[in-house]
Amino acid sequence: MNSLNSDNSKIAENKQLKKENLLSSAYNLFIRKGVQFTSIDEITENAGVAKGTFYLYFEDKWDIYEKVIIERSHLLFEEALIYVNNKNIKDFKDRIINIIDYIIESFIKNKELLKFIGKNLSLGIYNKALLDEYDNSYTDIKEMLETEFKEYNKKEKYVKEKLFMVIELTSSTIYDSVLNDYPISINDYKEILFNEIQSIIK
Amino acid sequence: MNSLNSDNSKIAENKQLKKENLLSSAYNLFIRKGVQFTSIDEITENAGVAKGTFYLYFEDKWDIYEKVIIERSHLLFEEALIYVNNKNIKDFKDRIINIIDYIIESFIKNKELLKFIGKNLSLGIYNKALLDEYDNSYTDIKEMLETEFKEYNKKEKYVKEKLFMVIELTSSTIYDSVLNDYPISINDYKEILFNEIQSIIK
Amino acid sequence: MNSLNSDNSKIAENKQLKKENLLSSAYNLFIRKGVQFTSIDEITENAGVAKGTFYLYFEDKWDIYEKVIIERSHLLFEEALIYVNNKNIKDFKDRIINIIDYIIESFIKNKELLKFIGKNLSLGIYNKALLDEYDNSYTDIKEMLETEFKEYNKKEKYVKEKLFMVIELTSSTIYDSVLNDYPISINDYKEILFNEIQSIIK
Amino acid sequence: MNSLNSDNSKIAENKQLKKENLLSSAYNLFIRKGVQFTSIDEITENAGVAKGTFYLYFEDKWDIYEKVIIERSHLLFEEALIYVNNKNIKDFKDRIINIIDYIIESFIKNKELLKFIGKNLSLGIYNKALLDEYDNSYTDIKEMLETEFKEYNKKEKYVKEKLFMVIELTSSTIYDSVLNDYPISINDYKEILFNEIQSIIK
DNA sequence: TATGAATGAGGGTTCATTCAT
DNA sequence: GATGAATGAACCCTCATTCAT
Repeated sequence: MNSLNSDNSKIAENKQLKKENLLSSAYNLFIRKGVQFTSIDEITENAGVAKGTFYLYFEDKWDIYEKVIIERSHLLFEEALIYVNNKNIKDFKDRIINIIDYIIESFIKNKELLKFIGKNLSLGIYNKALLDEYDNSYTDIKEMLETEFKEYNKKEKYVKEKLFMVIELTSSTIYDSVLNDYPISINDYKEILFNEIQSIIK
Repeated sequence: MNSLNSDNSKIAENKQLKKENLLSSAYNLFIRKGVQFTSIDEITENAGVAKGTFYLYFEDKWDIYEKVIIERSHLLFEEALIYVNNKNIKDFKDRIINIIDYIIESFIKNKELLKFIGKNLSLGIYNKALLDEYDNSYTDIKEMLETEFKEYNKKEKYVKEKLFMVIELTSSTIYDSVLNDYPISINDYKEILFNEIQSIIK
Repeated sequence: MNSLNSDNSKIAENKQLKKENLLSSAYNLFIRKGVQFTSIDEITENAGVAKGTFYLYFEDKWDIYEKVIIERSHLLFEEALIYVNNKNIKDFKDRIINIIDYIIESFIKNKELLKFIGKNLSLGIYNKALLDEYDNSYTDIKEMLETEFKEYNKKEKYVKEKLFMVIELTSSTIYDSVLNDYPISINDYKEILFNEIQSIIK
Repeated sequence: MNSLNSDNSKIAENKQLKKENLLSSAYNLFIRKGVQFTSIDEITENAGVAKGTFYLYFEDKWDIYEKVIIERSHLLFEEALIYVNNKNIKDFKDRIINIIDYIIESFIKNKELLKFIGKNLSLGIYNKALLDEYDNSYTDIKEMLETEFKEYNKKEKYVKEKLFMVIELTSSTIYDSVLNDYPISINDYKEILFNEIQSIIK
């Protein structure tokens, strides 16, 4: 019985590994060549599994695409959170600004990542992940930020909505600024953006 | 000489017609089936021209896709401008709010259009260059709005940038609200958004 | 273990069969219609495999074209060798003359083959490398003839080169003679050619 | 009447010019990209004429291909002849060797030309040109060489044939030697080749 | 004669998906 | 579960040729 259990867990582990290989293989190809020009063939070859194996873990390319987006956006927020915690920043307004700043700096360092996540860096996608029977470890960050916001500004009626606006405003406007210096360079733009964000969360 | 000219203009007219047929055929298919699932075959068949003719006017599917996006989002701004002019709205703040409102209402009526234009609404007034190769009748909406903005708030340093922010904030946030009622319904969201816009343009 | 091996070999056999089907299908079409006017569509249909299967075995039409040329010209030398061996011809000079004669007669009987192989006859024994990736049963005809040549004329410095000249002279000159009787009929030309060959190998 | 004549001759000149433009445009493209990958579109564009104009002067691509081959081979022989005449070489054997040498050196300097003319550098093609109602200025060289040969070796029965062999042997064997140093370098090969040629013409 | 816009058959190639092993 | 050979529909695109001007 015991050996059976350990066998089972070993198999489960192995499956998880295959899935993760596929996800990271897909991620690497997506940011290098774009989703459009990445084939499932390449994803499986890069992951070291057979072509047919892909279909044991994902529906099709758009399925894995969505999962990769969620995984990578989550990772970014997680890193940003660790960063502000390590810097021991307490004030919510400062925390938000620093989280955004961390994310912007990540994109500046990795422009391919920005191109890939593009205008999909949104808390909205977490919601979708939550609604699906998806790994619910992804909802923690969003709820944590909402709770912090509520404590910071107790009269604020539109906590969810304003947080959403902050993220959307950031991701949609930095896109052109970082990639094309348009309408102004990202460093100049930061000043305007951070002012707006403070104004939104009051 | 005269006959030559009229011959040439007749040919040029015919070419313009073919190009417009292709653009509107592509538009109809794109919003009905999505770009991904629209083939050039279908675009040409729908436009009533031969397959090869497509390549006389466009590089490939992504070329016409870009042109259609720009054309349609520009059209939206043009309609919105006519709307506020007809309503005889003079105050710049009110003009902007009403332009945005007109656009949002258009998207509510035509959700496929929103899905298609997506978060690229800004292309409509920021990429005029790409279109006027073949149609220089385009009024420069962007410059007109900037001028109005400057007159409205003479101390504003960041005219261009703030206008850009308004448009990006709008297109990125209404997307989820209109299509998924997330984070709140579009009607509730309008109140928040319009407040933000007023705050941005002061 | 055994069943696994037999499975594998069965699959390998099947693959080899598919490849051979494609090669012989291509050969038949090439000599009937010319390379230019043979489509991959036809090759696969004729071979009884799906269109996509072609690309599992060959790069493109020029890849299979090369392989077919080499295969067929090699085959010709192989047959010629069997012929002179069966006739029990020992003298090297006579062996060469008879090999060439056998090949010329084959071309007279099958002019389409001559048109196809054209002036590339030497590929049959000079490009073995390209073929034996997948079929190492090929005897090295070239080395065998060189050895015979060396024994026949021990003082000869240019064994390789003269053999090459014999083959090239043959294939380049008989082409017009067989197909167009130019500059004279092939039967008359043989006399001159064989004299030259004897003179070359001394 | 006069003005009509001069008009006519001007038109005829113009036509000849167009034809020559097309021929040289085709030549340049053929040696740069290969016949296979040169389109009539490119030929006409390069020649500065309209697409349809091509069909006023040539049947199709293979027609112009043949004409270009003939033109360029002829040019090569012509240059070689001028070269031996300038060097005032009288002995036929030396003249032939020097003609061949000149041609080989031309190919070494312009390997693209060798690839293009390939194994088609033949007097045989002149014959075809002669048989067609083609410009008969192309037959002079061949007949001149035959006459010289006859005078040099009055007993020779196979004048035409041996001249043919010399050209064919040369063009087929230098091809690999110049382009691939195979089976030996062209400089080493020259020695063997020239010996063979002397032996052929006695 | 000369043009070049228009054609559309047909080419090569890709690739998601299946299924026997 | 895992494989990867095989499939074949569907794709984009080229290009020789035509013909109204």
